[in-house]
Amino acid sequence: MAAVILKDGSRREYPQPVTPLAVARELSQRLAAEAVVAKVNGVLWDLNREMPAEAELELLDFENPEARNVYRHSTAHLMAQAVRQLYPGVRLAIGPAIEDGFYYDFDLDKTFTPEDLVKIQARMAELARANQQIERRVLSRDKALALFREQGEDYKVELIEALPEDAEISLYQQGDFVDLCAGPHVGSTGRLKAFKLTSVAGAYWRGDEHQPMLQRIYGTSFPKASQLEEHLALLEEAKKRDHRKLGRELDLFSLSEEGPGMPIYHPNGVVIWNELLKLWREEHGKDGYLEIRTPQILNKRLWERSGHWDNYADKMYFTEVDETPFALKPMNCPGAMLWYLTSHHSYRDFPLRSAELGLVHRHELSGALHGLMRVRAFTQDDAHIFMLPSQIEEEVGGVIELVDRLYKVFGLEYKLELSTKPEKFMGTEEQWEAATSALMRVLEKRGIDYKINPGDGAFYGPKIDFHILDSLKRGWQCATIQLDFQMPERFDLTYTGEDGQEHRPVIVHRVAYGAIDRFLGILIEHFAGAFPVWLAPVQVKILPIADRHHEYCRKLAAKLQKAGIRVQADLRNEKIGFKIRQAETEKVPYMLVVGDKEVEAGKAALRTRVEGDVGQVDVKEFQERVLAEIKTRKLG
RNA sequence: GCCGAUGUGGCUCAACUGGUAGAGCAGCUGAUUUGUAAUCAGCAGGUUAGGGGUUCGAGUCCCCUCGUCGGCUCCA
Repeated sequence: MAAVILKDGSRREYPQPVTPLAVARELSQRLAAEAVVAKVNGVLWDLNREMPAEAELELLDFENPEARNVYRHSTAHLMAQAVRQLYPGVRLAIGPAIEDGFYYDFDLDKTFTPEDLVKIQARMAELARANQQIERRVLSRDKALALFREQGEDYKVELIEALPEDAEISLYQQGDFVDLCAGPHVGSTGRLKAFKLTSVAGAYWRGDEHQPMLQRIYGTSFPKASQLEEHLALLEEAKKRDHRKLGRELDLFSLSEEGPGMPIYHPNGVVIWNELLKLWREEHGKDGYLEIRTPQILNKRLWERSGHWDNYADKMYFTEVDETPFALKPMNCPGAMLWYLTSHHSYRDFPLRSAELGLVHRHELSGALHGLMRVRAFTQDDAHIFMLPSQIEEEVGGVIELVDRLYKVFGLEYKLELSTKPEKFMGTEEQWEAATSALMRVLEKRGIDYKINPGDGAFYGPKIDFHILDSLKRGWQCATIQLDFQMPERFDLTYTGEDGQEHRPVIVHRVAYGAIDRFLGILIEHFAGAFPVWLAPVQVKILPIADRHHEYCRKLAAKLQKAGIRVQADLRNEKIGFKIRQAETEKVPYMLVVGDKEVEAGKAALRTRVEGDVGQVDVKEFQERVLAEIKTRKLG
């Protein structure tokens, strides 16, 4: 006897064990056709694998994220099967599903070319058409090891050896292809309909740069061709939002060969930059931050003292002045420590919030550079908060609120991560333990969702990071809050307590935007270059129809400019359609068209970026409207 | 840094298997005085990223350097 309980609570009984697929077929053909994988007693389960005697069954289709991963993972197997057939001698590593697709890592002497991808994809289509059954088998550890040793699959052997003693070792087979895999998978290769191999790239075995470099082929798959096409079209759209492309088109910034990773900001970019800082200073003023500025280069001995010399030297730039070694600052903290040391401090001063817009230089790996997102010279909106240990939770909470307040202005969504002790660290295990649990408490008390990112902390302390996605859904760290018990020791920072004794303060390092540069890159992609009025480099463009309207337009522009609006009059000898087209491509929020009718009426014809031509408006009213939008930092 | 791809005027691209660099846009000049996403004409602009090599001859082939793009985290 076998019993199956469906999601609606109904119970079905069978004389002997059944597969989820068999049950699905009884329920409806459509369900059977669309189900990708099952969930049996809460565990993902192959559709063609017999269920235990008492099974709570749920059938998942492609819309379900877990099922989608199974579908992509099965496509990765199909690709590996094709590669194995086409390139004998290839060794397989791993092939998981990822966001929006899958990959598989291969070790092969020959390097894959784009033509190879076409060939592989064609073979995959053949194998899918053959509709081979995908079957699960469980093997003993020894047998599994023997099997993969015999096949020369060194990576699989290594994977099995790394599995815990009691782990069940399962294999999946389709035709002549066997792979070590926890599963589950779709029932047969014919279920895989629309797939595309998108790129090939190098990847280290186990993500470790000391391990061999493998070739990773990326792809994606869907049950319907239309879904695949839609996805590819979406990617094309996303590329149009790329901040590197828009940065050039909107004349915001550039990068030169002479300064890799060191952006040059053009006047339009600096307008936005300054608006960001204006908002930043307003919000930090509300929270009582004191702004400081510290030097660009400082004596080597300072960096030895801070620990950067031992922990960060490979990313630093050096110079020598009067035979004395100096370093270009990669972080602002040591400078802030010097400021703290210039006077005595009392517990009454705490929390002492010092902020600094500091330009730092870090020699990032050349292959890691990416537009404004990863650069070698960037401005951090840094702050160092000196405080009593008892003030940690409240201060960290305050920073979280400040960041949230700032990001809301832009309508940005973010995710939080808690990064723990890295391999290279200063201090003791106990200090790290205390600091990490303090950060956890703050997050949990506020009921904030977060993910733990093991080993990604700074060398001086654990941190909470805010991640924002770019147009291609790549995550970038923006704000970060880092607890630090090390700098106070290193710099022998003290304050006088209530008891009249000297004590050690605690420091929180934090950035809100993160790097202004990266944040600007994020914003360009977030708004697709169509900035809200308060950020737009040019807020209003005045477009005369003919020369005889120039005088009126000049006066109008002067008036708006005097009111504090960034306005430009396009007095070139061009037709109105041409001027409008250009203003549209520049994504200017408002255009004022002026011809005979407007001059006579003393008005202007308004055209907006979102609504198009809206007809004549009263200039005074328009001015008030724009000023209000600027003041409230209206979105959209 | 590593793997792969790539690099032609400010931008987007062209130049058959090696045969002495072309176009559009932008720029400049002139004509046109224009009503909601490109008026017409002319002019100017590149030692093809840099260096070396092969060749009678290199943007095209080879080597080195530099830049750029994608990836190198998401653990069968």
